[in-house]
Amino acid sequence: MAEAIRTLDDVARAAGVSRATASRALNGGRNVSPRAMAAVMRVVQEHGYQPNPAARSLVTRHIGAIAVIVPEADELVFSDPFFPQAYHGALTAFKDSDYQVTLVMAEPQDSGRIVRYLESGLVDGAIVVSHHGQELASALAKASRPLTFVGSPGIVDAPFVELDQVSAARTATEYLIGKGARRIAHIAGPLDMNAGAGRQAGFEAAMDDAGLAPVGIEPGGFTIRGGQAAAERLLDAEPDLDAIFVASDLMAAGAVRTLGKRGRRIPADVMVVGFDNSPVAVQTLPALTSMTNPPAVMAEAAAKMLLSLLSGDGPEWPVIIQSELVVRGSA
Amino acid sequence: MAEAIRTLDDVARAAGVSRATASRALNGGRNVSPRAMAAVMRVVQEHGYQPNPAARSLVTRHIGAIAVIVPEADELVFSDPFFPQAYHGALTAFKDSDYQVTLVMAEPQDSGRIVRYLESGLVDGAIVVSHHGQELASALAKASRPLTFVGSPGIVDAPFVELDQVSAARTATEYLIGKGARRIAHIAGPLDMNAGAGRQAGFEAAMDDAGLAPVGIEPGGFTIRGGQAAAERLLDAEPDLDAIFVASDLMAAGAVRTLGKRGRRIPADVMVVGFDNSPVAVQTLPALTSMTNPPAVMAEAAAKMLLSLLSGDGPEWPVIIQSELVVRGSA
DNA sequence: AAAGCGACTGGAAACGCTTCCAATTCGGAA
DNA sequence: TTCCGAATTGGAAGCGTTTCCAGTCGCTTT
Repeated sequence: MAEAIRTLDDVARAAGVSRATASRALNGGRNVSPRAMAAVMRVVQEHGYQPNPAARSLVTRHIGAIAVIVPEADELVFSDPFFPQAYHGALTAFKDSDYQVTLVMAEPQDSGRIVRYLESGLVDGAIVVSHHGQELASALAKASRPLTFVGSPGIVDAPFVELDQVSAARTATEYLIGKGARRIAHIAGPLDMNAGAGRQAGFEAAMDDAGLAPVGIEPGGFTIRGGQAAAERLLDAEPDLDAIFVASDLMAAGAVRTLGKRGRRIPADVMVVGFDNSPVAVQTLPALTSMTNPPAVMAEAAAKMLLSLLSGDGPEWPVIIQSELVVRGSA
Repeated sequence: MAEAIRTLDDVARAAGVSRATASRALNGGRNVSPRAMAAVMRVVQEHGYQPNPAARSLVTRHIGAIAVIVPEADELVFSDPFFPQAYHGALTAFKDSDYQVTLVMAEPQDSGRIVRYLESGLVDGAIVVSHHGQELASALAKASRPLTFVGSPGIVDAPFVELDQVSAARTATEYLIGKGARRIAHIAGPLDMNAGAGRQAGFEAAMDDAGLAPVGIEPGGFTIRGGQAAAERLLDAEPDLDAIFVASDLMAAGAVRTLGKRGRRIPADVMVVGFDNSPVAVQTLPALTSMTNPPAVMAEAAAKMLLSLLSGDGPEWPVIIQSELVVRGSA
């Protein structure tokens, strides 16, 4: 414990080599003799030396950190299970890559803060997880950092991974038809969101293929309340409907509530299929049959794209993830 | 748009001053003539110049970012409303300080990862929000970065903010006594946690002061199940109890369930006061009277301490936050 | 009118690291 | 034995900022 070892120079001196050699020893050790390597490593271990990241990144132009950016109000981020799972997925992709992963949230309208963060040089790149498609995407894309998106960024030309919404909706609808439903309605999400439009399109396509006409399509705004109200409108217009394909579990939970209130038994009178396979799906009575929307899987894919972007490759994109049907009590 | 402006040198040249002057103009502008200042600013605006943070932090030893560290599994972080609120509190404290705030999670046992992050130089300091007192604190304290804690770090000598657990429990207990309760029991949290021990101590003190003896004290492990079981044991031992002070809303929810099952009316037969004033408090029937445990307030206080630590001051600590009683239906 | 003072300015020295390049060493081929 | 190339090595040149320090210049003070 003679003198403190703080800089690479100190390490080099203590190990009896030049700073250049010490640096090489620390970074992969190409062209370093075993002898020198050992000496450097010993000193490093012994004194717990850590290279100064600022100095390092000044020359390498690379900082060793990426961010998961969630352009949503932080309250929402924590209440919607989609985001944590996405974060977790990204984490696993970067687990053994010695990149640090941090989570950054900001109101979607405050894209300035996010762009500033990207430009600040505190991260090498980011994966953006949002339900708000292109509003932000175009702003973010201006930042000169590699970005990948979970969920299509709309018209912006950037790598993304997306669920195959259309074919998922198709699967759900065909399942209902297969179970004997004929008077089928749909509760839709906002059509300016890919998840909303795609699911409705898939529903309509499947119905069309089966030679059936939807008995109703009502928007539900992706909320419980909206689902509840939509179901009421549907029942008013078509008391005899025998199935509803709902574009999210949250809305489905609302619909279930309405159906119960109106005296319909599920699934005997009306079958319900939700979407997202989220925790609420098991809290309703009966539990919801639902399509998966695996955030962890998608985020992991996006993270891998980012990783290859960072290492200079051009990854193939978009990556399309297939959704699966999970059967529970409601259909 | 002749040549690209990337470095301070470029800016200086374009503005017709020296690099030193340009730097001064960018940083507060002390000892810079209005003329030079204007010239530099014009160039900066025009070309959207951004100083290289690595170079800057290499000399200033200051990176302009702090982290909120939550040493918990990420699933828990997102499911427990305490953390998001704490994060939000920290965010507001740093809102106009041009520090970037990021969130870092890690399993508590993986303190290595956290320490590495702190040492990595990617942040200037951190605020640690945890329910696990000193287990980690001692590991983290080794990192040579300013830290502040939300919740006492135990024996570790570091600035922290903590709820006044004892007097909060006292308030709750005195409220029950004031409402006429005499045969009062307590469902306690783990005694190795400050929140557990402090609340029990406050309960006992208040009872003692009123000349009453607790009719029972049972541990509930801060879980719904634990609270349920504890209430059963209490009722078995003392069927006539007329009030329970429970050390958390989660446990209180369990106790409410047991009381209902055993035919007790709340608050007519048995009054219940919970703790944390968390969302579950309004989901029980009746809703829980509870003591506040405001994570946002605490985190904001911790953030302010960190801020003054970073600017070289020695903040006063510990900061003790007072809890308040929120009256609802259960007592 | 000379001296002194304060506001500005630019040169140059860090900050701690990576990496190019020339020099050295060593073993084996000729 | 001599020569050549591969493996190591250290010197030195940056990377883009900030900041110390010694000047310069225009005024006020005596």
